[in-house]
Amino acid sequence: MPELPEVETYRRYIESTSMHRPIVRAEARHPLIVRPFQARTVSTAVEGSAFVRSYRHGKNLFLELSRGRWLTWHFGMSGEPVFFERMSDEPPYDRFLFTFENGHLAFSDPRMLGRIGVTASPEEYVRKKKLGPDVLTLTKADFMRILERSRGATKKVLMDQHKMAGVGNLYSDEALFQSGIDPRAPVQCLGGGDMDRLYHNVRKVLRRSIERRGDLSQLPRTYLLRHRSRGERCPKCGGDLLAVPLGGRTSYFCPHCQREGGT
DNA sequence: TTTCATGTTCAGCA
DNA sequence: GTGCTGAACATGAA
Repeated sequence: MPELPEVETYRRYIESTSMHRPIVRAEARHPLIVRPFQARTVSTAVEGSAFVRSYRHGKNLFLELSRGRWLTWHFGMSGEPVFFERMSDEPPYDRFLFTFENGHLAFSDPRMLGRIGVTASPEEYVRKKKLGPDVLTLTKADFMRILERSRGATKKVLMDQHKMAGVGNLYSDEALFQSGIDPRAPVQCLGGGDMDRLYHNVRKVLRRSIERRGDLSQLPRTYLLRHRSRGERCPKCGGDLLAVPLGGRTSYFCPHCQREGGT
């Protein structure tokens, strides 16, 4: 489930369940989940510590360890953290398991596209991965500068984690829908008004989803996200939605309400 | 059986 | 360096 709002929701979940508890064991239940680290490297760094602080940058979660260093956590496409007390309640697809004195925190991830690792600091990780600034920290001037320096389809710019971090396939579709911009529109064709609306709508959509704890079913029915499947209709005009491939992902949009060009 | 999926990364090419 | 396409990763659900 993880774009920025989901990861922020996971961060808060971990804050409320798993902080300041001594970690007696940290084990990769599947070796791939810590790649390219060795399972033992991660376990050694984590065991005997406790999570003392959390931080999120884009879709990445960081947990500071009491003995130093930080745990890095990316949720891939299907990962989520699950806190539970008895091992009989262990979730399916448990790929990494933290064991506290009273309770456990599992990384459940069916597709195993997520990763857990360690780093000296979040800044170090962000620098190595060449991530852009977290999208919610951007000022309008920052945002416009990024768009002005980019080329190609607007949606691809929004989703490029090197330019700005946190927006994925679903929320970029939503922000573009609410802004009346075709996802394929060349970013260089956007006018100032387009960029202004886009900036505000990206923030609005992410914030509202965080308020709803990343539960898409709790978003308004006027949102495209609630109708994002083949054969559904535009919540604004009732017309047929279009699904087109863009950058290897499927984009949903309304060809009537979303235009290619400027305002 | 086939297709698709809220993500990232890399190779190959222009 | 920028950008694009396609594939790979690994697995479940429709």
